[in-house]
Amino acid sequence: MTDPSARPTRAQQRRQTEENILAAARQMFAELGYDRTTIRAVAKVAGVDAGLVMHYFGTKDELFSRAATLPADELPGGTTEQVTEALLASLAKRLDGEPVASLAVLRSMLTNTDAADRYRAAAEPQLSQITAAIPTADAELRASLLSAIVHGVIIERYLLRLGRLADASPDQIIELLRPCFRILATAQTPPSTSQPVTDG
Amino acid sequence: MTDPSARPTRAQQRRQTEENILAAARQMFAELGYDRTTIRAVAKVAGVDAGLVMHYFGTKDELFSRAATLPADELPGGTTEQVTEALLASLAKRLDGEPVASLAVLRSMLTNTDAADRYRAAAEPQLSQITAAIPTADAELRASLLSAIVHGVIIERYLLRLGRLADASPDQIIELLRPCFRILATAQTPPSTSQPVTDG
DNA sequence: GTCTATAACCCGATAGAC
DNA sequence: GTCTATCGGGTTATAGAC
Repeated sequence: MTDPSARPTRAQQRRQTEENILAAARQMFAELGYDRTTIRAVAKVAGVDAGLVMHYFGTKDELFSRAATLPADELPGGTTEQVTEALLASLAKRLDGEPVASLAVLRSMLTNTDAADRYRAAAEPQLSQITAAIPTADAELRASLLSAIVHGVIIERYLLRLGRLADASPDQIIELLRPCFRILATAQTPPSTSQPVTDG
Repeated sequence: MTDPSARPTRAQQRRQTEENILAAARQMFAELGYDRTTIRAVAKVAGVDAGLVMHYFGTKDELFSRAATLPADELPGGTTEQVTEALLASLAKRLDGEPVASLAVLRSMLTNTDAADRYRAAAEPQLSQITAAIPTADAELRASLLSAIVHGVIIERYLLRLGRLADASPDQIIELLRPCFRILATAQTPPSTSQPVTDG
């Protein structure tokens, strides 16, 4: 082999170029969503020609597919308590340092069916795990609510930038959410049974 | 006057046509989002010519603006308890039969800045009211979380159709959410330190 | 491997005939 | 008031030169 640091092989260079394109694509999909990011713009950001992007990925869908692959952030099974904490930890991780691939899918999923499918595919095993850890008959619905809360928080923090959610510390958010998650996951009745509040 | 039912005036007919166009636009914006709905398609659904849509509304943005006007769903101020219940009631209302204009904004807000602004404008007064009703120092963040939960639930129910959230009854969802909302709004410490869960 | 040129097809918006 | 034709722009994708 010749000196690998001075003269990268063709395969290495190709890999590097491909990675540059994917990074640029992830960034743009996350910022603009599927429809508004164009191959041309991605190519420009990556510093290559638009034709080359097509040459590597064939189609825009394929590029999105490769760029927006989610790292199946899986929860370990276990007790209700453990799963709840794992879910909170997973959220905390996503709350500091924007997960750009995740944002790409999130921003695209409302307009691109492929992104929606991808998101569903990534979310469903998590959903099952959470469901399995909840001991009530309506476990599925409770798990869905937990999922909805997680995604609602992420969307409002990163995509919509509404209220104080945009700049609050992850820890602060997690601490406020923990009791909610516990109640949803363990089906305990809240301490305020004395007040059913039928009145408006 | 001539018989009004048999021969509508010019103004009436114009109003009717305009309403048809707006209904078609609302429907398509809700289903496809801003980018993917085209003037041409709206015109076809409304049964008119594309040029006519331009003639009436001038620009696509203006059409969206007219179609996606939100009915400022306001909360009455009051005690923490009252505001919490009002927020739940507001959510319940949106959970059976979500108005199509609201869905149009929701689906468009991640790609169209105008939709995002519109949404923020509709959400912010609500946010302030909730904030005002929460007695803690981190009231703003708590209010933001409540808002995030509401929108997360709606997005997953109507736009993403994930899990059981899509077909659950509004009442069931509200009942599960009530304890969460109370904890977030009243800052009570959860009873979890002694682990009251029946089983692990 | 890289890039230029262009095909083929959409779009929003405009101008003008009837 | 309604529609046809078209302009000027964008896009993905393809074909081919270097």
